[in-house]
Amino acid sequence: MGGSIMSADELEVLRHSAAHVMAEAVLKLFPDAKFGIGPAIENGFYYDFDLPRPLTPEDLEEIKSLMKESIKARIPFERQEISREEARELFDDQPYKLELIKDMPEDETLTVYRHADFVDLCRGPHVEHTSQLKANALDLLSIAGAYWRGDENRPMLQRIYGTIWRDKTELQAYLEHLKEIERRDHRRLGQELDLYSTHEEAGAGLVYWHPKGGRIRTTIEDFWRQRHYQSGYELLYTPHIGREWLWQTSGHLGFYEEGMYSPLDIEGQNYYLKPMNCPFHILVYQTKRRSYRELPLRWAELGTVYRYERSGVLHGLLRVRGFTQDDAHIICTPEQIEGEILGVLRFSLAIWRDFGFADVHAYLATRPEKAVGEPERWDQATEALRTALEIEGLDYDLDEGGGAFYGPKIDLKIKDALGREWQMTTIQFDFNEPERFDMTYTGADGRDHRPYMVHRALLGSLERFFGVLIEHYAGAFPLWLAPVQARIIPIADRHVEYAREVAAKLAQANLIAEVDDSGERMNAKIRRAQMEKIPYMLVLGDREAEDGTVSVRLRTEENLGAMPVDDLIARAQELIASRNNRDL
RNA sequence: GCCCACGUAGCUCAGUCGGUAGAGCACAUUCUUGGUAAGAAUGAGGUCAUGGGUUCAAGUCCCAUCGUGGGCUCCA
Repeated sequence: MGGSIMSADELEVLRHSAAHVMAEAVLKLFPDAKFGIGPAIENGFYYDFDLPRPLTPEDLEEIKSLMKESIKARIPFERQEISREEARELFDDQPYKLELIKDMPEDETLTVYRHADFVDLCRGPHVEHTSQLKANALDLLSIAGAYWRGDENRPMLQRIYGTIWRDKTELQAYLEHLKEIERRDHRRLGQELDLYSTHEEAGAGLVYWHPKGGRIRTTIEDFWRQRHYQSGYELLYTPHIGREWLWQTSGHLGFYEEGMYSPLDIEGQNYYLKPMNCPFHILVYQTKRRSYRELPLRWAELGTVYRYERSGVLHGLLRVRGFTQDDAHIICTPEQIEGEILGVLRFSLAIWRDFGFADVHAYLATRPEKAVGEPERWDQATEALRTALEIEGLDYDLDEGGGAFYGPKIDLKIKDALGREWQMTTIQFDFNEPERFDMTYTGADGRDHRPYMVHRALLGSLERFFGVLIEHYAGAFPLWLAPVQARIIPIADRHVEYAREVAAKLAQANLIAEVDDSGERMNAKIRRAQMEKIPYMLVLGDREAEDGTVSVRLRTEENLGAMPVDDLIARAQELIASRNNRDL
């Protein structure tokens, strides 16, 4: 956000101070308020309060004006070092603060910051006085519930989110950014563009893809399959349910049961809906004796899985209960590991580029305290991951001890058009399941060996990916992904016949085109196509019918004028073949 | 799951103090046949999320359930 007279740290100080000023205002309104914590966060700040009654939006307005008064009054912030004794006395009636004091290391010097009637246990630093905050660069955004210390067994506090910037212009830019996020919201666009729906009567978190969403998904899947076959993968199809034995053997009933739905009783046997595809792929592996000569095996599947998610976390396409993973399992020898990981990483990056996401950040998560598998295998696997990242020259953050108990992993986060990061790809070793299923292959030495197994989901889930894709392109999909590529607009009824000829020609060329033969005027037809974000609007009147041309309007509002139908087809086919994500 | 808010026509939303439900868009019909973002008229469309309660009377007040939104936690 913008240039700076103030460094990022200073902005953080500003925000942290704003949190204190907000607490001061809340204290005025609720003298009995108990205070949690109030940090600066990305783009703003919050403070958690324990209050005698729920806050309302009107309270927010009131708090904001109290804050503005405080800012105007130029009240100094005073820092003071105090002993633990003094602190305990000072925060006598503040149970949350007392808890924080108790948890501080003995040798830590405690500091408090005081301004007006509000004192807070706080490391600081703060601005010198409240007038260093700009009243017109401040806004309070929302009220939310938040557990004390994020623990659902502790009391729920009321959190107020606010934002403050260096000046009014920056605030306005940020608020505009928030509006842009709202405009691009995939739930809104999903409905407006008729892409998908969910149905409360039929169950939350379950997605229905409409014809246009279906078109896009088909394009994504076709491309995905083609790329996988080209890159040495084979595709599997496996069932949606499996007997209890399978999930006990895999260990999912032990470590993942809370994510699984209750079993179905089939002739007295328990069957579970699959939350993951891996055990099924392993069964395919186990159908015969495997030799090192046939490794590596790369098996992919668009596998639809069902996972229990708590009702409160469901969110459009981004967080659902049933979704299709673009899953794959790579089974290989220790010698092949490094090459395979590099291959997966390159493959993933290439596909992200094809979808128009060039900005990718990696996270390498290593062995946690509690883990299964031999340490040498962990080391080799982690090194393979690290080496691949380094060869590719990819920026990565190290998440020491952040791996799953069954293996280290690389996660890829992609950045969208608004600069937001989304975790999509995961490349994950599994030392658990090969062991549990006793997977083996015969090596060159004639002995049995345990293969390495790597799970990877590239796009993650098709639903989630679709949601991100919608927001990234704001619903204006690149030509190759657009569910309708051309809307043919006859000016008067007498042009409908020619319009149909053009449509047939485009269909022959594998372009998705529709004729708008409604009784509307041309302007209305254009408007409708424009709102549907259709790439090409082909306007046909007497002149075009006469010359065998189409008059091409792009959704960017650029008017290309009349051109022969074949020219348009050539242009479109070229853009589609190259998966051009920018031009039309 | 928890806290708060919300749920009225296909969509976006009005609906005052409890007194027989409204607009715009979309849809249908008719007229209009128009050259790059809305031609006009007419019409149809609602068990006010669901269930219960209070009341002479409930879209409106109360309770429960389901769902949605903003968060907390977790994750694809």
